[in-house]
Amino acid sequence: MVQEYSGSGDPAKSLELLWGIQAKPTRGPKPALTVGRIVTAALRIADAEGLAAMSIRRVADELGVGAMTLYRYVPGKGELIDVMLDTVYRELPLREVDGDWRAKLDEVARESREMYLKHPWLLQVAVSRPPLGPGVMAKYEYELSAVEGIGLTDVEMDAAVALVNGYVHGAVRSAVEAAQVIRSSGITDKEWWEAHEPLLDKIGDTKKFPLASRVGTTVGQEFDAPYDSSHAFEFGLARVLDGIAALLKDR
Amino acid sequence: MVQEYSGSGDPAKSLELLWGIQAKPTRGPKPALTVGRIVTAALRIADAEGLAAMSIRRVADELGVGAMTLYRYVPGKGELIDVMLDTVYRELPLREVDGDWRAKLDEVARESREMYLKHPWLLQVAVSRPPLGPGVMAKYEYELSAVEGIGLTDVEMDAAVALVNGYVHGAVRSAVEAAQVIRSSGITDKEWWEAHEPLLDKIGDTKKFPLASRVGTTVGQEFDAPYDSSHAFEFGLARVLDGIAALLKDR
DNA sequence: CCTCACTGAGTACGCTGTACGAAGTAACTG
DNA sequence: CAGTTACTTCGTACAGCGTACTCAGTGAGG
Repeated sequence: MVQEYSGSGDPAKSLELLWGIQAKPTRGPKPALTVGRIVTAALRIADAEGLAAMSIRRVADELGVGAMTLYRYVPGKGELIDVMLDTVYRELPLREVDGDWRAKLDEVARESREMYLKHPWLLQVAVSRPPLGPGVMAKYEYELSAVEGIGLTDVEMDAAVALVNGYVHGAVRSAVEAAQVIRSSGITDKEWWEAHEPLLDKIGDTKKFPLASRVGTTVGQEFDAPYDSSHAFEFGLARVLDGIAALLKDR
Repeated sequence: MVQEYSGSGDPAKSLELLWGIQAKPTRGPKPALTVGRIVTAALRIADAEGLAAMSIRRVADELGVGAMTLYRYVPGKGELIDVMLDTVYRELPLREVDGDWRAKLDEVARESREMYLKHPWLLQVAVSRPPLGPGVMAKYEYELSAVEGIGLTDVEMDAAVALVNGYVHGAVRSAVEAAQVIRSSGITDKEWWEAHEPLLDKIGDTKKFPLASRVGTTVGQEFDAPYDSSHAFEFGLARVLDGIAALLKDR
């Protein structure tokens, strides 16, 4: 399936939605729903069953209303995802950390990681032009504050933050998807490699691709061992932060 | 939309498909198609119109056959994407670079970037358990060869390669998506920010989120300027490689 | 009380992946 | 040679999707 695009609708409508600026109607019957209730239901489904299960009809069922009713509150599915995303962002702790930029960026990465683990469907949402809701803005502000005043230009600050975010996104995605594949197929990585070793051998795997088969086997075994998956995360994060540190040292 | 998952079908069937191991039938009419022709057509559609446009019916139309005909050659859409992916990987130059690990990893990143720019739909394919076709294996082997023998453990080698790949994936995705949004909406980042400045001001943007609005504005202007988009890529890549360099230095 | 903005939701359209089964083709067997 | 049988193509169908359109019912303002 293709990625779900956030912000595919009218940006102005999205912003109104995100900031809760809606001219309240005076006439007519009281609305039975609120955007908040819809978002809560949608989040519950997405958290539990993934983004694919979160269809408009499904959310409507959950709320005991007709499918088309949701369109009275939300312009479309894209905008609903926008609000879901901003809502999740708004619930981040954004803890203030005493220490240097490195300690702060570390916390930024850690909070993002927790968020993705809690809401794995976020990994499937493409945030090209992020919905500038209060949650997204607050998160961005928090991230930038970690690298403010350490000698980077504005563009570099954005790039550094993007670098960390990109790393976390990629790292968590690998881990989550590996876990999901194991859960859905009931086959661990090791078992999978072992099952296909005969075929791969016949192809000439170990001869043509000596490094790939050596490293692949090692990594596969490592991953299946009762293994603290945050090890790999820490390793990569340290490298990313080292890279930023090296840049600062040059100045 | 949700991400398209590769390799959702029977792994054994996928492998047979990827390596072209198919027991040829003797009886019955000659097949009108080949897997190769199907993949070529699918790639043409995906490259030109994105992964969302690449439906089974669309590919079948392109080939002038009924939709269900494709299922005689390919178990399902997931496996088709597997083969598409491996095919693209197989076309990578994988240039041998004279120089140290850094020069080699640089080339690895550059080739990946070119690949993503040429086949943007790859950014939407989730490669959790990569289809171990010849292309994927060759690429992995090539990547590992860049960091072989420089003092990393097998697991670290894999992590280093994953780090670079993850960075490239994230960086190119941001750039491509930004460009796609501009093309589809006809609005540049700058125009978008300017259009919503009044609303954001009313909300108290600049007061509540001083860093975000300052940096956001700067970055927006920078991006719209006739700007070599590889600048940002180079910056981030340099940071990633610096990080790996720092690890090697500690040893 | 009437008006009319507003809400809820049934129906329908075009799209998706793919299971099933019927019909046609060509090579092997008797 | 005919008969069998493996194999191909593909029309039909099903369950699901997002959402446009339409219309009946509601309830506050004039």
